[in-house]
Amino acid sequence: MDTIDFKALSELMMNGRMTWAELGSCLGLSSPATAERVRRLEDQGVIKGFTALVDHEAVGCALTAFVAVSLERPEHRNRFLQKIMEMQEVQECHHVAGEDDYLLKVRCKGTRDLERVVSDTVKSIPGVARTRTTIVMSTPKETPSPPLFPEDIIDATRR
Amino acid sequence: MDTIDFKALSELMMNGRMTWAELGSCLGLSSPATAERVRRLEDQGVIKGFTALVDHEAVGCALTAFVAVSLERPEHRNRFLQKIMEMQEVQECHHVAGEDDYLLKVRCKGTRDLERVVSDTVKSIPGVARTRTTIVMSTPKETPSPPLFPEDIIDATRR
DNA sequence: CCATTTGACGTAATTTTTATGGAAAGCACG
DNA sequence: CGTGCTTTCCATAAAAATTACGTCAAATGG
Repeated sequence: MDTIDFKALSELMMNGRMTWAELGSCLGLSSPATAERVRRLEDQGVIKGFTALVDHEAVGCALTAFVAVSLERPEHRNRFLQKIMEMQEVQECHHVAGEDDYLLKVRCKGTRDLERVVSDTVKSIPGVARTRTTIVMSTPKETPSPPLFPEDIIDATRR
Repeated sequence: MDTIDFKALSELMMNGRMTWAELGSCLGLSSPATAERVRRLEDQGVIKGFTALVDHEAVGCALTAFVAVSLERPEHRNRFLQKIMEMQEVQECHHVAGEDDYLLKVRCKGTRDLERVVSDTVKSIPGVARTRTTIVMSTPKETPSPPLFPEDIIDATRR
């Protein structure tokens, strides 16, 4: 991981379908060298994949909510996670420190679906003690990729 | 938006760099027709863009946290949002209903950075009354794109 | 009911991009 | 100073994207 890889990530985060030639000229490399670097980043798992960013409202997913979940006992974890993985509407599942055990980001069509997801599905999972749902009214900012700190990466290289 | 567009979204969510020919064969279309459809989805804003999914840990962003923010008065909103937009570490900012006003998803290198972001930066924004930070220990699930409900889309077409 | 228009698609030709193989430059190591 | 390894570039062949153009079907309008 050097500065060039970094710039590559940054560019590919902004436009994941740019050609290697385009990216190469940003990087000061030829297209084969660029393709090779990106392939390596994928192999290393730095790049987990490429995806289209879909507007959730445009596909009828108008409602976003955060659902905090408390589990009765740790034994229920695996079963809980397994269920969560199967649920399309759960976009994120974080194991958190603090009052609750898990924080879910749920996206669905509307309140009716939310009711189904939270009251029926989540609460029916064995071990779920309680849930606390927070409705999202608007989302002024949402970026899928982590911030990039080039300076740190240079340091990381020096390891 | 018809069933084909839907399948296209679904495929492009899984692999954002697939060729139009590949996608076309999934869709039963030729590559020009495929490219045209995808271009239209972009124009309509259904596809907001294409991006590389970067592993945050691989780039030194090891810490994820949710920060709930309460604002004193609504007048502070614009200034607050403006500041939030400038902060790389804030990956998401949701305006929420309930006890708090905003819920931020923050990603940074470690606790030291979190301290800087929350205690120094966020709390120094005028109007921020209080914050409540929840540390993420692990993230079993995280998908950037919304769930797709083909059946609803077919209905939408019938409008 | 038929002619015309419009939109979407496929095929083929052209251009661009990617993949591949081979050679040279840089670098660590002995 | 040479050896082996890595990374790069260049050239060429293969593949993909783009463009142009003709066809078809559904919608439009007389």
